[in-house]
Amino acid sequence: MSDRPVRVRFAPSPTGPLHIGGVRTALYNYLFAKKNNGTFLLRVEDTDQNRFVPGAEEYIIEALRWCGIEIEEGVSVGGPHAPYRQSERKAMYRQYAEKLVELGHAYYAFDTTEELEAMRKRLEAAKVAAPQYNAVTRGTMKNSLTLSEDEVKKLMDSGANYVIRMKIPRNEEIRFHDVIRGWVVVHTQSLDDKVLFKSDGMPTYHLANVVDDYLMQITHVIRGEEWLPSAPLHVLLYRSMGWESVMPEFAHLPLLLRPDGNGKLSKRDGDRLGFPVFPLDWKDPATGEQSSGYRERGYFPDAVVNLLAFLGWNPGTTQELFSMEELIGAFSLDRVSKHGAKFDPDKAKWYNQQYLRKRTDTELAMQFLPIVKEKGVHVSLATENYVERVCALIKEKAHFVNEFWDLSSFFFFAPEKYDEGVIAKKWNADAAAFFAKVKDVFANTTDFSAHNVEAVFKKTAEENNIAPGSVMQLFRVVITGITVGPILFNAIELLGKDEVVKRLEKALAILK
RNA sequence: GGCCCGUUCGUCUAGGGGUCAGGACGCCAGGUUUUCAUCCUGGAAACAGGGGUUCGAUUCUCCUACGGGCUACCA
Repeated sequence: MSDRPVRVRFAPSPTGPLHIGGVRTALYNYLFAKKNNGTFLLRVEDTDQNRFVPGAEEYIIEALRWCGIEIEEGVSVGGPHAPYRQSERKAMYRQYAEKLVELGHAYYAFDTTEELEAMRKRLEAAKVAAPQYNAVTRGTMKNSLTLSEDEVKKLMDSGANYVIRMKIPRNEEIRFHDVIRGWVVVHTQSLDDKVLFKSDGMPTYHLANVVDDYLMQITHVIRGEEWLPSAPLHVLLYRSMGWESVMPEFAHLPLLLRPDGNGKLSKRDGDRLGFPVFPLDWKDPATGEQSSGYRERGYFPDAVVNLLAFLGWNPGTTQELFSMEELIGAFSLDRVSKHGAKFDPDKAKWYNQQYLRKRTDTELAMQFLPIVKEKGVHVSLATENYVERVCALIKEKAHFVNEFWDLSSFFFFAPEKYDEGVIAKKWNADAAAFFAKVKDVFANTTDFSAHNVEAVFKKTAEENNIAPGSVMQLFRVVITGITVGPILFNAIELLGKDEVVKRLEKALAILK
């Protein structure tokens, strides 16, 4: 494996929106590449034309871009091994499949779907543990091992459908090293003669993946654990092709599991449990089905990257917040865990909260401003600064920017109604008299800083024999209409004298 | 069913032959904020079970159980 420059690929198939587990696979590939001064490439594995979904490829590229995973070579950017879309590489795969046939490692098979089905039924009836097309059954099937050369030629000339199957050796132990799992041993008796080349002229994943990894000089195959069972086949392919000396290292990543119950994280879990399973929103072009994404739910991309990185990997320290740069510096495959990780929606929220706090008030205001405008607030240059100050006051209370409006609408509109519970309990003639005085005092206060307003308010209360604490909640409701919010005097300072006096007048008029 | 991979607090995980088995999320309690959130302090909470190896296993090994993946002319 040695000193070849590190090259890794993310190789999704465009069959729908990229799953968040796929994003993590891409991320680990990217981190590994960057950590080792290598190259990260994107290859699109669209060898199954039946499953092609329009828009899926664009979705994948946009999702990676949003996460800050830079495609350095491959689909959308090009490179020395173009094309990177397997459908566009179609013509080159057949020769490799045929080479394997010539070498005696593969063969033509003419069995129809019905014949294959009949074979499986027969084996099941005979109580065979694993009915499959393999060393023991291929002798009973219609293929170039059982048919004469003439018959094969005749069939092919007549345009009969055929596939090329791998001729798995009968009795061999396949050993390969996995960076994450150590040595994995599989006996060829449990492998079947996988189709390498389909009757539609396209390679299967197995062939295309090995050929392309070889041609693109991939040094490390980092992919999900679901590929572990077929890794021995891939090893066999490298051997049969004579490419074993440049066979990539394998690293099979643990899967992302659903938060409740069992099984791998799937599309439905998200909407059922209220968290996204996809990076971006997606609408299925065929069914119209909607799936929500992290981006539209209000997650920051750096938060998503951080939380994804920690699902299956950890730095071995207590540091939990990592920028992409820091992840690159700290990442290594031998700190990737072996077991699946259940996705934890609560922790995901926590991560976003941490990143929300890291944002400057200006950055937050930039995101909040469109929402403020949408709510009908007139925005001038002056209020951009105002929005920024609002963000400063409320950001400690939120996990997401999209919670800002509910926390701050009173900064933009005077309350139309007042918390009924508090009013019913605390509003009376004495209270009205007191707040009338407060209004007058405020009207004559020039220093409207939070500190001074607080002092003035307390002094007024004391002069009227009122414990300031006993009217604070009522005061908050009178000014904001609600019972929760930032430190009240900070809010009052920002609201400004004129607005506060106006609100007192309004409350006095309405609550009378 | 068969094959492969796995198993430390509810969750993500650190650790590794002798540790008070550590951290984080969440949860609970107290304090601060005259509310809420934040913040601070504290707390409950784990080595799946059984054999071996060993002076000593959570750590090494085997078996069982459980979980997961794969088992298509899908990737």
